[in-house]
Amino acid sequence: MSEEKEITIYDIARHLNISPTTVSRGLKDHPTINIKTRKKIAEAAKQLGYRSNTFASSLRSKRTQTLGVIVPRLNSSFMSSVLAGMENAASREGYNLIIAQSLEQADKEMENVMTMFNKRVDGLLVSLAHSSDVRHFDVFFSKKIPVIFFDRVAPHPDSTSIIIDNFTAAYQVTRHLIMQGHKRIMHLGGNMLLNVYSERLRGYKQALQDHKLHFDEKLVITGNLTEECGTDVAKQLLKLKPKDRPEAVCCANDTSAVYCMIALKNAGVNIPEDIAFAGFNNDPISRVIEPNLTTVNYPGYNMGQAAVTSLANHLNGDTNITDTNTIVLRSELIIRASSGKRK
Amino acid sequence: MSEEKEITIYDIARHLNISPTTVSRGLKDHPTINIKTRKKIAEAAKQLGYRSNTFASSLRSKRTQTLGVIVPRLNSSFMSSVLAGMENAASREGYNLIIAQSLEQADKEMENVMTMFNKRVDGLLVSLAHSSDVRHFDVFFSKKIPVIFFDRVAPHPDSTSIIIDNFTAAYQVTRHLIMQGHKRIMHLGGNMLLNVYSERLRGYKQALQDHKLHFDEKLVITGNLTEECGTDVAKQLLKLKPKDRPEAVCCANDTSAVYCMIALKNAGVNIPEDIAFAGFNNDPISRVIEPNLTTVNYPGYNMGQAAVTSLANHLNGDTNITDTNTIVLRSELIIRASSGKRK
DNA sequence: GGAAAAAATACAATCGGTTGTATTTTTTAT
DNA sequence: ATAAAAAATACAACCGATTGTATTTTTTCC
Repeated sequence: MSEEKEITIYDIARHLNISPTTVSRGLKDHPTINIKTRKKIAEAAKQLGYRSNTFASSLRSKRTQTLGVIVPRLNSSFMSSVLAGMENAASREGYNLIIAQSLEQADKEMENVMTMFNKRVDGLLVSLAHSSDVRHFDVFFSKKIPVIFFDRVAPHPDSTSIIIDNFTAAYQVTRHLIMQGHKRIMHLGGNMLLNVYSERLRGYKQALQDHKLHFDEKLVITGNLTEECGTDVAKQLLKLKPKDRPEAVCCANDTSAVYCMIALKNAGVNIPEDIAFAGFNNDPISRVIEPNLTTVNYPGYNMGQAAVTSLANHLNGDTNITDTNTIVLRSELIIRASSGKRK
Repeated sequence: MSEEKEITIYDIARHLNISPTTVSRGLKDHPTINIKTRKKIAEAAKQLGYRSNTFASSLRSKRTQTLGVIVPRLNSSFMSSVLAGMENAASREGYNLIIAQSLEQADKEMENVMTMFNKRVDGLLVSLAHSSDVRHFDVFFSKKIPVIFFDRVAPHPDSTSIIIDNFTAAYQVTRHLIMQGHKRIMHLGGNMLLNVYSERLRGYKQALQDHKLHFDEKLVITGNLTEECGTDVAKQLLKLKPKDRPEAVCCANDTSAVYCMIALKNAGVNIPEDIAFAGFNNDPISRVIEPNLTTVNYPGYNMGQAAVTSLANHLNGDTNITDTNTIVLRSELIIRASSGKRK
């Protein structure tokens, strides 16, 4: 092979006997450069095997064409859809993604924020570890680097949030269960400091209230919504006498719902005849469990795309994101067998 | 807020009345700089709110502390585990990840390769779209930038592959099915140009041969292993008279196995009594389907960690990866109900 | 105490594009 | 044909850290 030394715009300039400035501008189709010259430059660049040096470029232009992504966990079905959507939009818009996970830990998140800051990302996309405190993003805000929160968001005057209407979604789920004839409905929720879970609880409550059903605090359980969490809840339910058990369980995600169902089924409980179930997310497992799980379709891929697209538009100056407070994506209730009528 | 202008090493130098060189070396604990001076520099840096400019640094040092990752698809359970493992190791080793997906398309992969190349990643981690041709990685090889293939790999003298022993794993699955009394065993495989699927087919064949079972070409189906693919195979099986159906199906992933099972169950076929099943990957859905799916545990998280760790060690000069041809991770057969004995 | 060795610091070039402004070339209008 | 306007190109400073070498300061040792 040849290709030992890197080709720079200076090499191209010398080769064509023009100035590096013209080459630089020519390569990015600057209008003041004659079309013919641009063509010559492009050809020479290809012929010599030129590749642009993004550092030199970023050093001067102060833009990196890179977006930072910080998420609680990478390995969930939902998050992988989000990332796929993000990657798709980013690649279309000419951006790269740097991805890091906070593992739900605030200090890890803070560290990630600083790394992204030092890497000079052009913008940041975040699903929060804890939404209570977002002061560690101030380094971004004070430098006017745009930050978009998605899914797990926190209100902040300088950032945009991309969410679904968790309140309404949970309201619809609960109302559906009520319509099916269930009265004592349990809510299995997550960390109530996170908007997604507190909103879902609120929707649940509101639905009960609107249908004149008593809200019983004992019927609200919060957990980490993992597989174990679902199994534990099942154990608790099994401890109760059948008649004391809730008639339906409205879970804040599919994982906990599914593993709770599995444990109950193994103990001989019939779903939905003895206890009905509903979940959240439309995870693949919701269509494998028997009976199939009623759930809320959570458009992860679209959310990822929307987040990146908004950010890119803002960075390109097409729209100003600071005017946009919140983008709410459409979600929908998917009714399946698990929420069937009571026997 | 204050923080309008960026602080550089020149500002620190001026502030302490020393040279920028000393600041630069001091900041990275260069041994020729007096300990006391280093301390002073660190303090001044903190006080002034200095953040290093990675471009300026990379421009000169020609290292980016960034690794490129190219995968066929981001949104699969397996890949999200891999990424989680990669992110974990990368963050530990002080590297960032730039992630892109090829969507199984060779041209998209080529494009990604060039982007990564231009972004000057220090190394590349790739699971291939098609393993037939890897010439588009030559830009990396000729510049001696390390490339690691994982999962979907292609042999190349200048790169390391990280895989599991697909041959043996498939052999064990097939042998297990044989031991359970199944004789006519179907193999549902993927694109045979990819090492993972061709090796699995090979393992299947070898197991048949070692147990004196006839290999029937008609019992090998290849598809894209998606949900639809599984459903389609079920339809084909249902067209056959029950006695003509295979006694077991050995699938190259869990998704196709599970959706095939679902379709058969809906048609009244009993699993495993009428047809037994085995999959590959240990996807979450394999533990939700009833009966639970016998499968091969595919250590995605470990694979991701191993890939990044090897690459980082190589880049740090701790080990030389070019000596390592292949790293084989342990996988294991997980026996569940779907592969039960024949009635 | 002074020369030699070692340690610490400084100089200055460099990495490769970008960009405001100046200069040259070409086109337009009179 | 020539002045004015427009288009195209070139100059030169700059972005901020790194690094080989030179210089200064400190330490060591006879």
